[in-house]
Amino acid sequence: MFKQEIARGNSPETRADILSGAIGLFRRDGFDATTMRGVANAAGVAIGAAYYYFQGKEAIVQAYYDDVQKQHAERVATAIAEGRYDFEQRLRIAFHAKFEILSRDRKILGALFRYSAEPGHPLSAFGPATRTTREASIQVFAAAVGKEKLPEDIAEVLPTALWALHMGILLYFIYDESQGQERTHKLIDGVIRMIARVLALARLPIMKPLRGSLVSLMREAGLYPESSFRTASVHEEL
Amino acid sequence: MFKQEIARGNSPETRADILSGAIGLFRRDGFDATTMRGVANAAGVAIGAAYYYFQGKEAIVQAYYDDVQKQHAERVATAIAEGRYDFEQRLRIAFHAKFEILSRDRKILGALFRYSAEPGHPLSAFGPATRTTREASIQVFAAAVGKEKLPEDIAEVLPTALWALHMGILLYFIYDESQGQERTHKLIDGVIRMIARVLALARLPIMKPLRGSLVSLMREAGLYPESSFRTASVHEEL
DNA sequence: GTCTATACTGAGATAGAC
DNA sequence: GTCTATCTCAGTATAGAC
Repeated sequence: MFKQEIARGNSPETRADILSGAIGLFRRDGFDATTMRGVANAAGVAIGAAYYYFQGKEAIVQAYYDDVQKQHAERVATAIAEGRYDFEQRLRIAFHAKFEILSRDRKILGALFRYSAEPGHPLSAFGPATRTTREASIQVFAAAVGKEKLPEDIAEVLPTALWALHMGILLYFIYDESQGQERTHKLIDGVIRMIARVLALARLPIMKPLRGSLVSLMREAGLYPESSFRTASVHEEL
Repeated sequence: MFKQEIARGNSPETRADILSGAIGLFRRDGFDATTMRGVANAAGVAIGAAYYYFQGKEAIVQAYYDDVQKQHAERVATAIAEGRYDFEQRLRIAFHAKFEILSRDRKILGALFRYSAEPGHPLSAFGPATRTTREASIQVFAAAVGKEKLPEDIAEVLPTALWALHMGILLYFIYDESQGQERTHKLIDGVIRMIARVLALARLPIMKPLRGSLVSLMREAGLYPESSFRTASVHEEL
């Protein structure tokens, strides 16, 4: 249904030129207004070269997002390595860091969601083709959770749940026109406060059955672990 | 940024021909593979006529979805009018009905989400341009909740929360390749069971502060009432 | 294998004639 | 209200330079 050949290209400089040129144009003109011809032009190469390195415009955004993920992982790993933050602080760091990295690029992100609801598309954010990226992102949240003492069933689903939450907040962030997206950052603080309180509640033995239902519900739905929709769907090509 | 004139068109038959022809093609070939030329052809009119009635391909999907909403509202209203269902049953009816209506059209829905993350786009599912449709949908869930005795703060946010939940399940549904999407329907039953149990818990007086935090969090974030992102963003043109 | 130059195709969208 | 002609542009194909 969708073409899926891997784009070739092995000159890191050219690739980087095309990528950074494209990001610049995306930032300035937005995703839709940017053309592959413009991208090639900005990078000082021919159109053919741009397509030689990237399957298309969306693939460039994907490459940009992969880089964002990498930065995110590094920032969170560094902070955690310091070892002086408690659970709630680590979650806050993980969330705020992601949105700080993305702060200049809200307008670009729309393109990333564009194929989210098309399972077979190579760029669908929830699809099999982006599974590696997605799992890496879930791992960042797992790292933030760390070895925090939690009921085992909760500990198992929490990273995936946090990742899903962060996707939701990403959507909020895109729509958030407040100065410096302070509303998003306030929302994050509030939500994490709530999570901590709910988790404290969930620890109580009376809550065991409810917790059990939640976890088995997620399991039956194939919503976790990371391999999100692997069991839920037929798209296992990758 | 995006064109936004309302498409004219005053011959209901022609409009209906184009719409139903397009749905047929969408179902058979998928959204992307369907061309406006094909749509016009199937309806026995020229391309220009198709564009006279609809701003573009996505606008046709939107019209289809408006129709889905209408069917949904009717089905839920009818069921509720019977007056013989309890709270949980009414919620189940509201959710299952929506996905039954959409059962043949999972492949079409991807297109509906395509601009969800682009606030200014006339078809963004969370944007100002689709607010009327969205509020109508929230009203359906409000009707299902009905006059159920609930803490007032919860009652206030519940319809919006249910609508948001249903959007998430819609995404799950699109990826759900199980026979007749039984996994989605099972997920709905499980989730509603959980909601009922959590609401029962929430009624307890000890839970008042937690409830209060949740509601004020949603309020500060501008996440409710229906006018979802109205206060959160600057996009108030509509 | 990396890249340029150029031309072609298909399809979304629009203008203007009728 | 509808049609025909046309425009634009993403994406592809190809041939060849290095």
